[in-house]
Order: sequence, then structure tokens, then C-alpha cells
Amino acid sequence: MSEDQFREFFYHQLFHDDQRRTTIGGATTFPYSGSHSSAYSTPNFSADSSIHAHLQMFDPSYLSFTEILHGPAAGDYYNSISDQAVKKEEKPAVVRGGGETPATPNSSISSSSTEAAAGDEDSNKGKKGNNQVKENMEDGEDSTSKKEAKAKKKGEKKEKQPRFAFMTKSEVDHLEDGYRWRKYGQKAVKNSPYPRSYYRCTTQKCPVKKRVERSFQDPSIVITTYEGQHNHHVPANLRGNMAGLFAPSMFAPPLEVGPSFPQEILLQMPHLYSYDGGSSSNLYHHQQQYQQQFPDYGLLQDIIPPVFPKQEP
DNA sequence: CGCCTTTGACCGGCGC
DNA sequence: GCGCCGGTCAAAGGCG
Repeated sequence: MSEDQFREFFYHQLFHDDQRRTTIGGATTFPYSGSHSSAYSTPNFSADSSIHAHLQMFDPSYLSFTEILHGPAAGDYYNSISDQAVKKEEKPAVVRGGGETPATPNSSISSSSTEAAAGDEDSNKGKKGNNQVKENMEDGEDSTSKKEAKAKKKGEKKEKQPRFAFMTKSEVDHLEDGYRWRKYGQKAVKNSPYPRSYYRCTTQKCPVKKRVERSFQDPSIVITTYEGQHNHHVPANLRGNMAGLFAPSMFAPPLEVGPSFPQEILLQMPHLYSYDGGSSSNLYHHQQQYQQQFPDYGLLQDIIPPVFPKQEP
């Protein structure tokens, strides 16, 4: 099976009809300065392994390559997110790019993508997760809370927060997504002149966080990574405008995911979005159509009914 | 005054 | 054990 065939197969697995498929592809749906696929395969991107890793995370069509994950030049993203997972797994991810036949698309995808997310999860858990556990436990037990937290973290790993990312072509770093966020940190990104910002949803008890950074290979692209699920609706006063464009749909109540595909991958949906061209309005209208069609469900679910069958009204 | 950003300190994991 | 790194905290200041 060639890589193209694999992609085709994967797409058909994920998105049953061509129209939705192209929508999901994002790249093919939203006119974006010409060919979208080129946006993902431009030499600039290829030259940057970390970006490439990002792309693998974002674009289902990239699921079939893993050489980046194991390449010596793998960047931060790989190191921080996928490294431990891959190492834990010990054997390289099943999926191989370049025309090799994956054992099964499902298993391979889940192993690489899920683990990648899990890896990141771990790195996060190490701190904030730990803190959370600490907080939770310290009111009950005191002296052993830390140890327990540690043990707990190590042993059962705490539940994974769904996490996904997408890239957006935008001059604005922090995209309006309908929710209110408070910035709680900013760090320089290794090998990049652009910092990474950390945001937390300001709604009480809402665990959602997001990271925003700009691609240093293509500064016009903003990489946004969401983590967790909102446990509330979009603030009413923020509805309209851009509200509902991104995250709201993606953080509806826990998604029912078919057995074949991990949630992480299913949520990895690229939104190439241009603020400076006519394409933006196209996208907006396109999405509004979906919103009107299924007002109670977010964009993603609307677009991917085969993926979230239980979400149908 | 409340909410937000900024920013250096801090923390835990990890590799050497 | 040490240093690096990604992520988070929290004090201080800004802003409407």
C-alpha cells in the first residue's frame, strides 16, 4: 500500500463521504493561497523537523509517516511530547511512511498519536497534574500525599486530557475562540524567536488550557494546542463574532469515539484560516452553515458525524 | 476595583 | 548530582 493509498484509506475510514472528507482535510476545503497540500508539504516545513512533527499531529494526511518521530533531528515537539511515549513503547511506531504498509491503520494510528498525547500528558502531569493531585489529596492525607501523588501519577497516570492542536494562518497570536482565557505564562521556545504563551480558561473549575506559539519557519502560522475539555458553554456575551469557530465545538462534553481511532487523532483537525483574504469569510460562512444546521453541536461534531456517531441528536 | 498580562522564580522530569 | 527544559506560580504592575 502506498502512502497515498494509505491516506486515502484513512480518510475514508474517518470521513465517509467526499464532501466531509474535504472539509476535514481543511487543507482542501478552505481556499488558502492556492494549494493547501502545499502548505503542509512545503520545503520550508520539511526542513524543520519539529514543525514536521507538528504537522503530523495536526494533519491526518500525515499519519502515515513516523520517520520524523525517530529521526535524529527531531525537534522540541517530538522530544517533549512524543519521545517518552515512543520510548516507552520501545518499538517504533507501527506506521511507517514512504509507502510501507502499516499493519493496520487503526492500531498504528492509535499507538503513535495516542501515545504522543499521553506523553505530553505525562510531562504536564509531572507538574500541574501533580499539583492538582496534591491539592486534592492534601486535604485528606497530609504527609504521604506527595508520595501518593507521585505513585499515583506513576502508576495509574491519571486520566488523559484530550488534547489537540491546529495551525492557523493569522497575524494574531491569540485567536478569539469564544472562551475567555487568562495568560499564566510565557516561555521562550528553543530554536525559535517566538515565545510560547500559556493560557488557562478563566471559567471556574474549567481545566482547559491552551498553548499558543508561532511557527518560526512560517511566522504567519500560529500553532494552537488545546488541552482538556471545557465543562461549560461558551460565555454568552462572547457568542457571535468569532465565537464557536474553534474550541467550542472541540470541547463539547466527552466525545464518544469509535474503537478504531483515538480521540486525539480525531480531534486533530487543521484549520487553515486566513484573516487577510476572502477565504476567511468563506470559511466563516461555511461554518455558520453547519452551526445553523446543528445549533446544538459544535463544528467538529457536525463535520465528522461518522466519527462521533453518538453525538447525533 | 477587578481582571488581565508580564516576568522571574520555582518545580519536577530527564539526560548526561 | 548537576544542569537543562518545559510548564506553572505568583507578585507586581497595567488598564479600563
